[in-house]
Amino acid sequence: MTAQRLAVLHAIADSPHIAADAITEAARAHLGTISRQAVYDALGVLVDKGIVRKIEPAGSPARFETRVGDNHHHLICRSCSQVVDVDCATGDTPCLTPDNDADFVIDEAEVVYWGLCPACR
Amino acid sequence: MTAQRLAVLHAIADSPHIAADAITEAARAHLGTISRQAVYDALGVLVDKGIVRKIEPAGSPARFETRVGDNHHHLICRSCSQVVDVDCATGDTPCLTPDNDADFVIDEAEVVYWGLCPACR
DNA sequence: ACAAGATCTTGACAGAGTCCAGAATCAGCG
DNA sequence: CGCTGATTCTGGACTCTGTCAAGATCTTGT
Repeated sequence: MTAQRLAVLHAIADSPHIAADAITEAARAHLGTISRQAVYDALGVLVDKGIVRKIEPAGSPARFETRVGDNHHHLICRSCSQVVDVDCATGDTPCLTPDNDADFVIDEAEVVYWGLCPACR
Repeated sequence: MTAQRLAVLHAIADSPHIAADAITEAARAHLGTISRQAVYDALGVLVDKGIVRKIEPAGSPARFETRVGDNHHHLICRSCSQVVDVDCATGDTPCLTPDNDADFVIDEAEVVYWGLCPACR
């Protein structure tokens, strides 16, 4: 656990669904300076350890959040890319068993709701 | 409907879930030459008209398919990025109504199953 | 045939992320 | 305390997708 990693983790905890770019800025506010590589490296470690979750919505940079392990989903605004957490509507692991799994070993079902947020319509 | 657009459409129809890159190659095989921009333009028009669907899996370039309007979902291999169609398991529009919609106007629920394909495990 | 408008080509550009080599830091050990 | 090896950080170059812009070319109605 290095200072850089902690700064990255705090940046994410402070503002969920933050993008890598903004994480770098926030971390710099804490540390004074940090390289982009260190941020990506820290993110890689944190994601790897399951401490943060990475989401990659189509058409916008990757975002990170500390809320993990509770199988929630996301609601994304098509206009401003704002992301909102949504609890799973149908129990713990919704739709995790498709009709035909094509012999895949499935480990996650990701649900994304697309729409317009109150501010954008 | 120009020759370029038809070539792009055929490329997609021939191999579903094809990436833009591969579409360009396939179209060149038909036409001899086509610019990258023309491919992107044709894709934009086709997607706009609802003739093809664009999917953008995290960590791989956008892919396109001609199967539209039947609300099916995708199964993606984490290792080789292979994409397989999956029919919707729970009726026509599964989970399209999350518990808490945060006042968004939702127009689409996208479901992606992540796992490993038979060849990759 | 011709003007108007759409479409295609070429080339430069931008955003996000990754790779790499070297410097700095840290933990363990003699 | 000083050495050694292993991580980690830095800075910069680079790749990959995709987009923008300007000019050339084709289509189409009249």
